[in-house]
Amino acid sequence: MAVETKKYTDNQELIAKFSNALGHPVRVAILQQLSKQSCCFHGDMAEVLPIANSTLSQHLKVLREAGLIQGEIDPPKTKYCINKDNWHLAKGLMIGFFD
Amino acid sequence: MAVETKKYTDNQELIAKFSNALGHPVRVAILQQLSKQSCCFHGDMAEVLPIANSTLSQHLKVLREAGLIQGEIDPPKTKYCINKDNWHLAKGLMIGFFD
DNA sequence: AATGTTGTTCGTATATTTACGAATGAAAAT
DNA sequence: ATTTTCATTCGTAAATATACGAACAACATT
Repeated sequence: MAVETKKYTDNQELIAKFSNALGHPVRVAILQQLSKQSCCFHGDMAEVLPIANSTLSQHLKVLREAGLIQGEIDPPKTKYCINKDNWHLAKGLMIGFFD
Repeated sequence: MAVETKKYTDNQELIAKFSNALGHPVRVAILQQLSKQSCCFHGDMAEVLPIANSTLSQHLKVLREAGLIQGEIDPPKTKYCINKDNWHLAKGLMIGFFD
């Protein structure tokens, strides 16, 4: 019946979740690229970033699971975009956090 | 002779470093408390937060090493404050990052 | 049907993170 | 001098993160 007491506020959990996603420079680089242009293909990022293809997939998954990006298959490529709703949510939370 | 090529920009590294420090809800809680009032004692935080004393010390160390807080011994207690310079730096970086 | 392109997932190794209690250190109070 | 208070560091365990190449899946092209 879930008698668990919540240890942290939703606000704290969300800030931590989004921050965590930004906690690796390659993910910062990915998001900077995606927010500059509207979308980007996996392959194009893979050419530029100093990591293996499979590692890029992992980082994209982290960003997807944090809700900051969304991917769609656009055969034969995979296209990633910023998830604007959550991007704005994150922005608002971070601005609120830093005052 | 350090022939290493830098993989990421200073901006990306810094954003990742600060974000990393914000990547755990208890550290978000600590910083929210510290930014609300000017300073806070370890002991007062330990009473409120749902973690062991030694774990709190570790988290405070993470925040210190990220440059977001600074501690000083105020016998018999330890007092922590926001590092305002880096706080503002982080704020600026995050605002720039999110546009 | 066989091949090629694109990306993900799997398997694995290594490093880091998170957590706790025990031990320690440093300073104050008795 | 001994004890108490406060916080850090140590030792350890378990979980998560990061990285890579190999294997795989999906789809297009030949």
